[in-house]
Amino acid sequence: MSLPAIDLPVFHENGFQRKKCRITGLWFWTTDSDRETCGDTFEDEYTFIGEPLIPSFPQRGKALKDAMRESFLTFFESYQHQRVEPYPVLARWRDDIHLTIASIADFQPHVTSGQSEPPANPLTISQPCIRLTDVDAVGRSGRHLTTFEMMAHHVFNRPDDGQVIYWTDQCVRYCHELFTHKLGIDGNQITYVENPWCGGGNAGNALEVIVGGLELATLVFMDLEEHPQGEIELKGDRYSTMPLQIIDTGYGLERFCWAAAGTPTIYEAIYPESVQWLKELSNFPRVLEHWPDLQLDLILSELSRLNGIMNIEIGTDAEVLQSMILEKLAERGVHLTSKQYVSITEPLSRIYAIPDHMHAISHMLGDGLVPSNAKAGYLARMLARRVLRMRDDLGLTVSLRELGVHHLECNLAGEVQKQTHDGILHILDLEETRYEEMMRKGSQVMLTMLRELSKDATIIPDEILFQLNDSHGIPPDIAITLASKLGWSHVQLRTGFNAEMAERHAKLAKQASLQESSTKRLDLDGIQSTEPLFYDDVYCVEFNSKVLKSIVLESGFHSTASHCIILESTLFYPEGGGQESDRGHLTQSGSRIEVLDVQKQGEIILHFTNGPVDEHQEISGAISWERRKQLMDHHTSVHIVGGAARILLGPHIFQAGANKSEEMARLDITHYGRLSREQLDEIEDLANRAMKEIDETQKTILSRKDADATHGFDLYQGGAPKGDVIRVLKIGEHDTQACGGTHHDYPGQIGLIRIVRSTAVQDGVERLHIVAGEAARKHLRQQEKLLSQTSDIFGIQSSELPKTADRFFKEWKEQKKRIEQLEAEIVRLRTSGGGDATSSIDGVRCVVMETDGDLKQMTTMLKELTLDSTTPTLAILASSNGGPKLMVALTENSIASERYNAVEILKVMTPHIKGGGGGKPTFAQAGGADATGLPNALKAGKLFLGLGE
RNA sequence: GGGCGUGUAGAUCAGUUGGAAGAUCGCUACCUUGGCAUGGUAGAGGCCCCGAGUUCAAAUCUCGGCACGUCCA
Repeated sequence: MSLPAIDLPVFHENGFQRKKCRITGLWFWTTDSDRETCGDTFEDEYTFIGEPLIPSFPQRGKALKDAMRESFLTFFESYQHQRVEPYPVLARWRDDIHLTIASIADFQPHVTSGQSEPPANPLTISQPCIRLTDVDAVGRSGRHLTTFEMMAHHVFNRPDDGQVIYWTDQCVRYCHELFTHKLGIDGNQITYVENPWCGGGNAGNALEVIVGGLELATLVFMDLEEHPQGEIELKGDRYSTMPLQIIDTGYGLERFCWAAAGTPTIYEAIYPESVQWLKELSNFPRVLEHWPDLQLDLILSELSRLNGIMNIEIGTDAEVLQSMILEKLAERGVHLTSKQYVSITEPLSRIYAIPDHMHAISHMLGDGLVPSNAKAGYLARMLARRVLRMRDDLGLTVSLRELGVHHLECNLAGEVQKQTHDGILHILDLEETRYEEMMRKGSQVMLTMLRELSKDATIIPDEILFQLNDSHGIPPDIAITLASKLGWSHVQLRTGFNAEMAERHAKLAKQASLQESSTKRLDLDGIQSTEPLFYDDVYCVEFNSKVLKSIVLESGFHSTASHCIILESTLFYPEGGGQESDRGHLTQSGSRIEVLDVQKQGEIILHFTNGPVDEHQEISGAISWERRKQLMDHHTSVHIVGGAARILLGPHIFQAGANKSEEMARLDITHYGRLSREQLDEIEDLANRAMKEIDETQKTILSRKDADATHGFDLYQGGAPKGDVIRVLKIGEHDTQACGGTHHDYPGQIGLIRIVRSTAVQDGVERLHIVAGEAARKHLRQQEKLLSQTSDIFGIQSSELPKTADRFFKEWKEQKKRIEQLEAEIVRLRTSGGGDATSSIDGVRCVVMETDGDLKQMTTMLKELTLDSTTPTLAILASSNGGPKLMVALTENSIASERYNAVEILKVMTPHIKGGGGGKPTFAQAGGADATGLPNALKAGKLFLGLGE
């Protein structure tokens, strides 16, 4: 079964009729009896360019957006919708996406699953969103953006409970009234296209609202969820109805603005000052001076119209696309040469994309994001690098900071949420420095990689281009430009290379996603949730409960435990939130078993033990207080240190992960630079002050709705919690976050917090190693021991260590050098006077000697013997220092090296020491197992050379 | 989260099949000059990131760690 038609009274009352689109085959509603297409086809061109569809919005840019947004929100407020402030663009409350991609994303998954209450119902919102999927089309298509605001009205109905606020008909009524009455759009221009929507496990009927060839809104009536036996089939998946009925609408603010402005592209409607500024900076008007007859606005308008009706496949070859577009433009009476087309669209596409990208960057950094080489931080870096590249392509001399200053002033005046202006600009500076460094290193790497390539080459091998892109951050087109500058003037990018590279990346990503994690789970059907007792009183160590289940584990299921016990209630804290589990023991009728590990599966707490207990019987348990106290010391310290770091370093400090064990705690924080010991000391000082000054921690339990409303999304430092119950831990004004761990009621009980050191986890994330309480004292003792052991070796006070170690290291280096010189001197002395070791064959000095030096010393000696080209020398050295060794060297480029081959001579000798070796014709070395054979080896060598005994 | 890459002189980087540690700039001294720019000659400067392993032999190969870079989801 598929979805039924959307046949609503509102359509009939307003004179709409249902038709089937001649092109797409979709059903649509229209008041125009002559209309045959749904409005969103290749025949439906934009009608609003030059002829605004929405009257009475004379503003442009931010003012236009503000006015349009306000008129949307007030319209719905007048119909009892509550206005909800926009959520951050970083979706901190979700662990499946990094960025807020739609207004409904604010309410997923907890509200849309029915678990949590929405902040208001019905509600209206204008949510800034970022989508990077079409990032390549931004600036080129005339309409694509990475950052946009999705205006919406949302309703969450529970029909089973009789709670229905409104559904399809009323939804369309609001939409239609907004369009026709509030905004003054001609009703004849509007089509409502029936096109079911599905995504993320949900689905529903939907209407696309098309005006003037542009999709202005989508109305989704989400009441289906994926179900294998579902009765409704949509795009290959089966769905059944769910208890919740959700109205999910999306009205594109920027598109409304475009329709109101009627500009050739959307960018001129929403970023007019920036476009103008960048045009001036890049001297764009001069481009047009070459062709005074060209009408730029007409060209751009036609291009936008074309792009609006053309569905361009990703990966379409640029040249093919260009000739296609030129042909179509000609059909429309706009005649352009290929050169004119490129001269206009290449710079303009960048001028248009830069403000869009800056908008996304400003929003992301404004929300406290730190650029990085992984996760969401990478997305910000990627955008920043795109901007810098486009800036360079345009030949602009402004810095990223200046672009940022302009954007914040012009397009975001006073609307940055969390990060300070200075913070954003500082991060932009750092990103630009990094970009420059990358480009500089990239050119060096290219020079090395291309060394083998002939200067007449026309293509750079694929492997080199792949590696330049993936490992060094040099995209193929930049690689080509750089290569041309470096002397390979004929190289060009092979057609279709970019598409191939994308395919290759997609393949790798697919392979990676196939590697599934196999976490072992127990079958716990029918067992009730365990009641946690550890929250009520964190200082309680003993409890009584009843055994629900005692399971014998298969061997290998757990590394140390043999059994798994499930209780009605427990004091044992299971591993979670980065905190390790409690340990202790369970006692039943006099016999005692040890609890070795505690885990959570769903809402059931599993005690892993070294023995069984009787099911359905009473049991008493006790946790190890020493361990619990230490874990609480560490966990509470992590919060305090995190808060201190945020106060000292800035609002971008966010917890990226944490771990608390008995020995130590780790806290990963987002920050854009490495931390010095001085900074760590400051954080440590503040943390210790806070620990002492704050009397009591406040622990509250809130519903998600209330927690979000009271504390905002910085609450979710430890990741997105599941469920509707949020435990909030507040430590004075120092730190507030959602956390399910066990914490001290009185921070002062920790005693001492030490930040041992910091390491880098990835770019943009710094790991703080923390010890607290007893562990801090243990750590201190250990450090003292290390110091005293080391200073004992030197026989000095530990305070003298750095000085002494430095002296020893320096002296060691000096002595090493001296020994080398002395050894060379010895060799000179032993060889200069002739003697037994030296003889001569036809003008070649032959030195055969046994020494007691090691490998390094022997090479030094050989150097001394053979480097002087005026005395052609053949030298054979033997040594038994560190195993038998033989070396043969010849003076290079002399009669010695012409006559003899060091490797051949060596081969005669090595069998005597039971070894092997090799080298170059002028320098060979060998080692072996039998040192007693050395004299014989030397004899064999002499014999080979014809030297008598 | 996954993939790839880099760590060698004060700086920027080479180092081929595992077999003698290199270049350029900078530094020091001397020569050239009235002085400077410049030019010439010589010299100093290396725990080849750290730790294991393989090997007769490791800057080079393998594994682990540390530091850094980069692409993708």
